[in-house]
Amino acid sequence: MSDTHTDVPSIAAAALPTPVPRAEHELCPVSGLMSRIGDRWSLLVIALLAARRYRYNELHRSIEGISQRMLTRTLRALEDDGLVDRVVYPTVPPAVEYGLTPLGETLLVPLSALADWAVDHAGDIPAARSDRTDARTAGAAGKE
Amino acid sequence: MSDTHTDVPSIAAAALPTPVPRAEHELCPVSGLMSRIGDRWSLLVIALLAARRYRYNELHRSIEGISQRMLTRTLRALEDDGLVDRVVYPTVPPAVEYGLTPLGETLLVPLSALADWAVDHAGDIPAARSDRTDARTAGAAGKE
DNA sequence: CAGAATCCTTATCGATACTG
DNA sequence: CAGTATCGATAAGGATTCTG
Repeated sequence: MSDTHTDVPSIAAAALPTPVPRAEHELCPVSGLMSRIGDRWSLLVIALLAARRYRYNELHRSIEGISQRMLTRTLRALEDDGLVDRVVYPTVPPAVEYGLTPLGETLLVPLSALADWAVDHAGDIPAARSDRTDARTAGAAGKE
Repeated sequence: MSDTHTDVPSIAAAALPTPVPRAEHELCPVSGLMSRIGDRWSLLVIALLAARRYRYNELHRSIEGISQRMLTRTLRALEDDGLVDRVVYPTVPPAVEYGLTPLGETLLVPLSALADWAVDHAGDIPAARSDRTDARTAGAAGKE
């Protein structure tokens, strides 16, 4: 069950058909997910909602620099994806509450794994940037 | 060590300071990573390189619809992040080989977790899209 | 309070042509 | 072969104004 000894990640074992057709990667659920939560705000919104439920303006105040437009769009997109739910209390003035759906909660697990990796290797990435030896030239006849 | 019984994902346990300052999420390694590999092509390139090393035009042919410009930019970005390495063989005509770095290999693990989630719930997301009941109204006086 | 609508600036991307 | 350079189209994002 624990496959820690088999470190062949599924993504490597997938063996994509080459050439990968347009439709293949345009409709790919993985790419789709990454495009959605890979934007500027989604991940942050998810991270906040991971802790508790928020009201609209509360989120707005909690994320420095986000515009109303983008907050609304981000929330709508996440809602459309079924990751976030939206509850309207018909009071005056209206109150709207946002939170993660059960589906959204399950996403937290793999997302946390990625987050942990990013934090773990946060130092490696800038290091690699500076380390840019640019076009390292190998022995000419060395290849296969 | 193994926190499989504690299903509180690290992202939820993080408890962000609110308001989250601009610098906080702009320099956040997690958001940074997501922005980088969350674009249209990076993930696909990584997935291909996860299986084996590729030459430039080989990648170009393998990804239907990618332009030279974007392939180059994507590879450069991944290289700058230390995820991909580039080896130039000074032959004529020149041959350039791309592959994952050790760091890139380690990324495959959390990335695969996310990919597995995406594939698992690929059905749920379109389902939730259609299920859009829009602004579900709850009992008015129900809240805190 | 929670947004929708509008405008406008900027970043992104693809196609094409050219080069060592 | 493996790119770079340039250009135009498009999309993303922010600021502002207005509304139920």
